[in-house]
Amino acid sequence: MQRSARATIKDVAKAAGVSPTTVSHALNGKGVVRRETAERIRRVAAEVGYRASPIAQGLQNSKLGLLALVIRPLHSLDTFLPEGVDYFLRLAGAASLAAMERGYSLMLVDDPTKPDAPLSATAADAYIVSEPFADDPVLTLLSEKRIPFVSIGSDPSRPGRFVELETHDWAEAVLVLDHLVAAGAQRVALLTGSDANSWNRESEDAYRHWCAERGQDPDIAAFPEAEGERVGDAALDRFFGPSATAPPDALFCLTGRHAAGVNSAAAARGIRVPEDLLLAAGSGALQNRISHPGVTTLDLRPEASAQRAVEVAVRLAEGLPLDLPLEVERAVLDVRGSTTRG
Amino acid sequence: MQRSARATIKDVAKAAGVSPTTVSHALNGKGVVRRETAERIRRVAAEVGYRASPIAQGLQNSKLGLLALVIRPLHSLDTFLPEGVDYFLRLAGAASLAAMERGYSLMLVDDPTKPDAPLSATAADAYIVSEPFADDPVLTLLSEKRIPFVSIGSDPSRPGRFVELETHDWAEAVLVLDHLVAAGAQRVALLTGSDANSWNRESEDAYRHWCAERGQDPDIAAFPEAEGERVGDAALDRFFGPSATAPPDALFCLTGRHAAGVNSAAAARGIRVPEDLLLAAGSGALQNRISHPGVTTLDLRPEASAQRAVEVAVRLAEGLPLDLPLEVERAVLDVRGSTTRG
DNA sequence: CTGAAAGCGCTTACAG
DNA sequence: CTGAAAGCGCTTACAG
Repeated sequence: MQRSARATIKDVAKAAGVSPTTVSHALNGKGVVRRETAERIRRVAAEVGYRASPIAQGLQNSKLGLLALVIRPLHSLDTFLPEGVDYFLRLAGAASLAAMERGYSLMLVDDPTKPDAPLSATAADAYIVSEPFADDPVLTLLSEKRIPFVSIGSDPSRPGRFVELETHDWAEAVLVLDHLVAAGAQRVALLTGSDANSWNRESEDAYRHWCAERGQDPDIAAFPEAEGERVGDAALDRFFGPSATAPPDALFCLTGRHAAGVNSAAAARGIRVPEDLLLAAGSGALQNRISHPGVTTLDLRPEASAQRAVEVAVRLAEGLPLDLPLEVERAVLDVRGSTTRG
Repeated sequence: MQRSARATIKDVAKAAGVSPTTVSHALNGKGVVRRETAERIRRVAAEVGYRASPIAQGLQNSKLGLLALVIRPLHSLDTFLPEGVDYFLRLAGAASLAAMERGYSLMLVDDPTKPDAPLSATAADAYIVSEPFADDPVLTLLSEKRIPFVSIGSDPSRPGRFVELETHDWAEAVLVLDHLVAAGAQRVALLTGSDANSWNRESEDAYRHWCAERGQDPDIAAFPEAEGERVGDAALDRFFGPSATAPPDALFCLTGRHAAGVNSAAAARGIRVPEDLLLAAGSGALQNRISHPGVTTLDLRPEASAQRAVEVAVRLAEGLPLDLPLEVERAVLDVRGSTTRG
């Protein structure tokens, strides 16, 4: 029968008839140990299946060299795959590379506030939290445990309270809205998500403000992010159904998947994009690029945000001053067929 | 002046005039502590900037709940971004999610054999190594430290020696080659990479064998993976230049970026794809999908490999038996314009 | 060349 | 309600 517990350095010492000190020396090539002794120790260690505990080894240094990335909207999505939402995949990939370049590893962590979260979920030297929710418990937990963190986008109910990378949601929404008008829109509606994050909030606020300035009535519908492309028909019913007064001739969808759903649902019911309906998305993905017509999207440059976030996280982990601009790059508008008439 | 070392539980205890035990109780809500004492302790802890060391806390449990992914070819690439090689990004994303579902975090780790690798680089409960090189030092290190690991693809010089997920490189190469012939190819050349991994090795072996069976001379060129799209002209010179005898009418590129480079270089010099040259790639990405013409590629299904690898890694970490098929899903051929004549 | 002892920063019975 | 003591699995001066 196997012993269920892992063999420790003591077990090896006992089995080899030496002291733990000597085992440590032999296995790590430190100190001076007679060749034969060292060899015997290595053999015994292999026999009992000994593996040094990195945790115990780390106790003296007390620094793991580990960053964590928590992508809050992940659980509002039913997939993490590239076709759906490549923003987060690009963010995670770029963050991992940036961490490596600075001598850190980066892990993707599930909600660390879960009661059964693994130890690793709270073991990182610093955290990056992407798009926190309102009153986000993750931020609360990290802050209570005094674990350093930086968020990308702010907690909408506690803006400026923690270290955060400022995004340009408002300006970016206006960029899209103005583009739609330049493309010929008379009446722009907004399709937002149901997550309570700063992206949705700010964009909606910007839209309302923009409408007020133009003297247009805001026309807003919210659908869950998790519904993805499936919202297409419901959204069209909402905006063009019998109960709809004054249907829009342009639609700004905050998520790429919603836009993709609208795009294909429109085709199915004979609403021509862009002739009858101009369509733009706030955060696009591959599918918006290869659809017919292609959908105009914002490229939020997750790679740049990731780099900056990692830079900040490393400085926090090392107790260095944050003398850098705490903001992300501005998004770029990728204009495609859905807003290009004639 | 700030004390450079982090405050410990002792510091808090001293400052609050209590014992470390009481601090531990108060901060973790364990045991029984008078309200006021607990509050004072929390206040003092905040003042001195105390944060419990997750490493010390983990000593008793001795399990981090952490998986590591090492993508070996990462350093042969000059970018990790989706346009270049989305295989690894998809692999990493899917592996992270699969890990979360099983209560683990997953970190992307740089070469753990580097002398200045952070502690985290060797602290995972189990490792996944994607596409190891020949005599890969990472596998050697993990095996010596008795850290459990599974590789996706085998170490070409030590196949079957460790726990590995079998890939179907050979069969997949034949799938592409036969497809090229079915699409009208008479003479198929191979453009491989310079990394010594099983993907390149197996595919080349399969190609040679396939040629032998058909009585064709193998025509092979190798270019570094890191060159990416830039190999286009050099590759065409190699196959169609003055020194080339019997130019091919079809080219199988093992990497998508090489294929993309060939595709655009061919257009530039008036070689028509697919009319003059049939083109297929072994591992494609977005760019092969949206180029003109689109390039026929193998979809290696990294999501499925990731899931399986995580499953195996978790079992290894927990000491469970490996009663599952140790292989990845077969790739699917995405046929596009580059191999569709007329 | 080898090992007893102290210590890394916590937690957890257990005694008071 | 509070704390002394032992222990988690290692490493590292230091003494022999």
